Amino acid sequence: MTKVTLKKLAEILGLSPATVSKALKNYPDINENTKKRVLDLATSLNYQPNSLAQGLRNKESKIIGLVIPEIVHHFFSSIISGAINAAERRGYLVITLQTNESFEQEKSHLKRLVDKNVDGILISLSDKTTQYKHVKQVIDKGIPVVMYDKISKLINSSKIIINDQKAAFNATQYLIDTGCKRIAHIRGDLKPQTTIDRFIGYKRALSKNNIAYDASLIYRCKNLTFSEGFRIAKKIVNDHPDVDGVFAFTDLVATGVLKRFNELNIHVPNQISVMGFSDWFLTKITTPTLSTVHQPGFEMGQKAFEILYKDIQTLKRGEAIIPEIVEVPTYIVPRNSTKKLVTK
Amino acid sequence: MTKVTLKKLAEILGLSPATVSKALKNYPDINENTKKRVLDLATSLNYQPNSLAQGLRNKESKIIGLVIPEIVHHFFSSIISGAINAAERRGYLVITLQTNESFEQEKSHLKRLVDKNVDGILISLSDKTTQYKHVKQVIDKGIPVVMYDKISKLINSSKIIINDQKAAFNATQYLIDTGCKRIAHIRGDLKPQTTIDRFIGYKRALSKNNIAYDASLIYRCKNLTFSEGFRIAKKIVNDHPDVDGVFAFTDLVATGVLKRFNELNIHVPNQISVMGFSDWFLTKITTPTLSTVHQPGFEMGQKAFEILYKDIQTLKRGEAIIPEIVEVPTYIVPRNSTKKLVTK
DNA sequence: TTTTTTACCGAAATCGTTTTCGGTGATTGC
DNA sequence: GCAATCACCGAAAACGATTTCGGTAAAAAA
Repeated sequence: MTKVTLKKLAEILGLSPATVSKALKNYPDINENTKKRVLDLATSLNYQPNSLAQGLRNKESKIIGLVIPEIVHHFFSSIISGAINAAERRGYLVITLQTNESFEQEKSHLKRLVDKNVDGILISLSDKTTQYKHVKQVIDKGIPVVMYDKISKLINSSKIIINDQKAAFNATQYLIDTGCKRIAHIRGDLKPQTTIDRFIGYKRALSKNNIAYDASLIYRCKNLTFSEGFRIAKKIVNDHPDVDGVFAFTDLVATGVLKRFNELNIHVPNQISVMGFSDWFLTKITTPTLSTVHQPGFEMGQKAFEILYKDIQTLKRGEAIIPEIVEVPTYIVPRNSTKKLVTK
Repeated sequence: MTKVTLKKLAEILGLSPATVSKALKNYPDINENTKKRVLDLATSLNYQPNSLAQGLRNKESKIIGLVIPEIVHHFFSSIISGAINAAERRGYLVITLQTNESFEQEKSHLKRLVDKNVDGILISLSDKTTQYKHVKQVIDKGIPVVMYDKISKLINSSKIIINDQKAAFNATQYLIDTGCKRIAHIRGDLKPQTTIDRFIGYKRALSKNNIAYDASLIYRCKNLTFSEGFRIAKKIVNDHPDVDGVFAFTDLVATGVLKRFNELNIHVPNQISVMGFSDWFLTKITTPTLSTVHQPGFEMGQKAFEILYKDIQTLKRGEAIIPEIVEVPTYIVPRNSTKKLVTK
């Protein structure tokens, strides 16, 4: 079974490759009759154009790259799923690469994708990324880049984000609305921006409600793990017996808090309410289930691709890309780690 | 910034593209001096060969396809991670596609990957797949296929699997060893083979320990969800007040069982032990933590790629592939949903 | 009848890389 | 001094699809 090519079709039909190509592409200068002959043979022989040859000729691969910090992660795997889903509808395929939060890997991945002639790249920056030359170089080469989730304002590209500040504000406000008066916040260490924004959102909610900000209620996670939450929960109740609410910047940490409170026989939410962030799958199965902020990974992945696709088309028309910043809405998912909201 | 090609390098150096190409590939019939000149210019101009052209010429894309039933899933995302990791070391890139357990999608994905000239394909069959022509066609086209996890014996290809029977046997044996005498089993509905094998392993363990098999202790999951486990747990204790152990064929269902037992104030493991399967992340954070069988997704993904790579090389040498079936070892992860094992 | 238009089709160049098969000039052997 | 060897390099074909630019015949217009 030798591969069936344009040339072979042409030979069989007694036509030239040029004619066959044009027939398949429905060019107007080809006789309807021959078009039909070509199409019939093509389908019957199950002809599929060689994408490598097409790519070489047309200078497009119909492949995009997706750079992700960590694949085995509820939020990020949702992003992958969304991006692949959207790409499929446009006839694009997705090459996924993982940085493991390493700057070096991020750089080399970008290079490999460019070398592979991808038509565009979706990227979420690693936590360690502090300079952006590597991303800018890609853009300068004429390959559109769309950043999602962890972005940088210093790069002039389209972006898909959530409003971390607003989401954290709402989460904190929700705790307040359900009766919390003394709310601790567990935040990430320094970077990335999301961590900072969530912290700011927390503070803004306090101030809006005339609750004094107390720096000793802020706890920093060294790493983003269950056991960090577990560790900090103990510290919180030791330091501040009067705390009645905890807002953790990510679900995994909140889960650790929950676990520790369980063991300390602290009732959640009656004694202390707990609010997470992201709406990972695991929030549905903790005891009690975890109230959290829904971060729509799938939709973000889809939207990210759609914007990238638009940018690719723009560039193909020879026009300049006008970067678009899309904010995907989040919402509170009330579960059993917070008290019921009483509507006044 | 126009793309730097071989031809351009040649022009600058006053050489032919042929010579430049050979110089870069370190052919012996090129003067050491010119090799150096070429290499220097190539690096200084940051020359990168066009992979599309290379692919066209060499008939290889250095891309493999990865077909996965469900991306947002701890086990499968681990597979992705492992496969990408192994591929990277060999200079391969991975295009991931998701079937959502749909046979139609599985077929069309395979077609798209073949059209994209991938050098090989990693696939886990969807639950609904009952015929295998689409996979065989790919193999017949000379594209190596390696199946992982959900495989079919009817396809003659390399395979990466765990021994579900043995693993389930061990899990059940562990329950018995920790004192369980009346063990219920929650299994999947009919297909896939893994479900059947785990059921067989369960039965074999009973028989080995002279425990009579009781068909009324077998519960079937219609779908693979937390709430199915939740639902069935109630049924189990209603039907059989004497049950002291539950072996669920997958963690998610076991988690639902755990939750229900919690609500019914049934102490786990003192009254009833619970054993899951797969070692998802969530098993570490349930209350109590869930004992389970570790199913090494990352290693399976890595191994799957390695075998595929080997098969690709074999085919490239013009030799016939001798399918290899690799069994990746599993092991019990004892946590707090089972009693301690007392070593005699 | 001659010219112009129309309707179809194909030759050839191109995308960028690879590899075969010679070819040229210099060096060695006899 | 002439043939054989060697060291280097390049022309050209190929991979498969696409597109420009003509070209040829038949039909229409003059």
